[in-house]
Amino acid sequence: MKPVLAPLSRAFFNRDPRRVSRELLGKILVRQRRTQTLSARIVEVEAYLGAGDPASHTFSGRTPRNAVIFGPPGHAYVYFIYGNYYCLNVSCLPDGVPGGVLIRALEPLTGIAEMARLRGLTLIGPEYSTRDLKALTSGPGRLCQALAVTRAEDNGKDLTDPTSGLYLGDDGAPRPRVLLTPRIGIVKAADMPLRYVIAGNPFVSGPGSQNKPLPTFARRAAFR
DNA sequence: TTATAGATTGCCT
DNA sequence: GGCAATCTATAAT
Repeated sequence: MKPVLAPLSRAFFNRDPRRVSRELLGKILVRQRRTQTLSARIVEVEAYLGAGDPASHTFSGRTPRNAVIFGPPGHAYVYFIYGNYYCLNVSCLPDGVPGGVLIRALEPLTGIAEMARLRGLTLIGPEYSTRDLKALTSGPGRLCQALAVTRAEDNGKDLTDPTSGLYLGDDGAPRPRVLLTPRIGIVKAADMPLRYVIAGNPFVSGPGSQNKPLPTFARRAAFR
């Protein structure tokens, strides 16, 4: 079966996580299920650097859990958090060098009814409100539920391979305007501006106060 | 072997 | 706006 979208290349991910973060905005995450295709546009991500980033899971070295982040670029690092949720990252940089991007929010495109079912919600279609769609994929734990992403099933998957059932593609949408903010939900390095959102997009997570522009000096440091 | 903190969410007041 | 739920990788003992 031919992929609907052109997959992103290995080279795309073989770069600094900050660059990958910025360029991932607007791209499409595709989940191929038995009978249908779930897809959604990436509207919010966070960069996690290796050494030098205390908030990164790789900060204190390689462990069995974070091995994927140390591996080759373009692979899925899925971890379990707070006893309830999974979070999905993409590995960046060459084999042996840590660094990745956490996918934090999506805009649902296709397979919306199935996403709702996976989230345990009932949506009344065929027209969906922005509010309903937000409840599906606005947040790293939510989007993993909506796309049935689990550690057992998806950790280590090659996200440049359309036949893997989970991959990242480009639909040719124009590059969006990008907003930078501090990352969400962390204690260490809480002020580093490494969260990237599509400016003004209604599907990003968090209250509006977390989605305001940073001063230019902070942006210079974060844009690579 | 035991303790602890956590890249979250949803329900409560 | 506050906080409990719930599990596990990793650190500490």
